[in-house]
Amino acid sequence: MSERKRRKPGETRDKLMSAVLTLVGKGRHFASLGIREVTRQAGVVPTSFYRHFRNMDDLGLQLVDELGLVLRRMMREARENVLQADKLIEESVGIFVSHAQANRSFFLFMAQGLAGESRAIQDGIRSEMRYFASELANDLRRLKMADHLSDGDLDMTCDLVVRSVAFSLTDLIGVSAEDEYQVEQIRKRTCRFLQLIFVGAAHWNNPQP
Amino acid sequence: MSERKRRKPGETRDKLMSAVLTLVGKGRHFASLGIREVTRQAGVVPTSFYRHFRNMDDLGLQLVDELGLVLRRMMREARENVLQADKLIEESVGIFVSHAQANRSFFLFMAQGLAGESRAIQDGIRSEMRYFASELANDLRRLKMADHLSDGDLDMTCDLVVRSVAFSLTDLIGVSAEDEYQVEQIRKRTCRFLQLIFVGAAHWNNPQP
DNA sequence: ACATGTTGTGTACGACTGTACACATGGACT
DNA sequence: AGTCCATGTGTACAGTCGTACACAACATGT
Repeated sequence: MSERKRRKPGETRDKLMSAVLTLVGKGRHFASLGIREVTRQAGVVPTSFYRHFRNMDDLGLQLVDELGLVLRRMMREARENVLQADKLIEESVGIFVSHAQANRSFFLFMAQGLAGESRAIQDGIRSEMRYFASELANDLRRLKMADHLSDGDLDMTCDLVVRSVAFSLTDLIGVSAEDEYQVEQIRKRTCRFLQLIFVGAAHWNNPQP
Repeated sequence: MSERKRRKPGETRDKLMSAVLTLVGKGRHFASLGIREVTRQAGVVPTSFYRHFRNMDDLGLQLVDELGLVLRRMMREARENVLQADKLIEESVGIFVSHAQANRSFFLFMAQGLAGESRAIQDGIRSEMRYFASELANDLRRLKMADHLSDGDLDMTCDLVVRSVAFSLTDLIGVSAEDEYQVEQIRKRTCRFLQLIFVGAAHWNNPQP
């Protein structure tokens, strides 16, 4: 058999996944979506769904995989653009926020999934976050920015950083994407959170003369 | 008209709210619950629902109010038990975790609501968290534990503390309530997060000689 | 004692749900 | 060429959904 899939490979499949993201972007919760509703949004007949997914959770899991790609793209861009260490936090948070805006539905789905009803999706998203945190730790190690921290302490710090940024997602949910002022407030606050955390990390274990 | 409600006041109402919590406790997501399902769980006929709530969101909002009471009870207990400042974090986190276990469904509902599909419920929960953070700031001020911080910086710190603790909820969701070891791990990690934040706050704005 | 308002029940209906099945299409293989 | 198989469609059905309506029970104010 061949490598290429036939026809337009996964055309309907993509339509279905996009349909879910569209609905989530409109404010719906993933857990409340039904097969018929999704296929209707995708402009496909309901039975087509089963050609690509066993059920909604299956589709959700494949969305998590795509989410992983989005996160990796974001990480790569961050690594390319963060040149000077003093603006590291501002740059990174800026990139995060702009990615969250550009892929709003994706990140909404991520925020929903963390406390969603499918255990598998929860685990998938948590796993993505752990990977993200460990990559961040590697970067900081490579930049020699945390030499005084043990591996475990650095991991914890990065975990906290990722969590804080992820929590900002629930803030971004609350404001319309066009409300520049509110978005800017969230951006600034997230920066301050990270600064506070890094000040803590800098003084960790050697609490001042 | 009288003060007392008639009969067993709000008997069915309570049964309906408990039913939602029961279903959420079983792993269901609030957004995926229907009126019929809830009334079935409560052992009531579907139409009874409308005697007490206009729709599911209305019920959710009233659950948020009750959640506020739970949080206040927890805060009071924390204030009574936290006597010595050096064990402050451990004590507080311990009380939080034990409350989260005792009212598992309530806190599950809270975690779900943060990224749920009802905007009103989102706002309600966020408002509870803000209140919680401001109370925490007041306590720290009263204990003279953050005199070097401006009001704004103290508020930010407490905001970050509350967020970090709230995020631990999504960890607690993932483990069965009986898995003592995992729960203990989460408790310890949350403590370390808070310690890191407080170290950061202690060195905030006077970054070492 | 009576009228009133609140709470719970039973029935009913139209819309929507998930999914099973038979069938059409067309590219990829021998 | 013929065959296979992944993909998409149409129809169908039993179950569930939200909710409207009429009625029963009963605590209350007069």
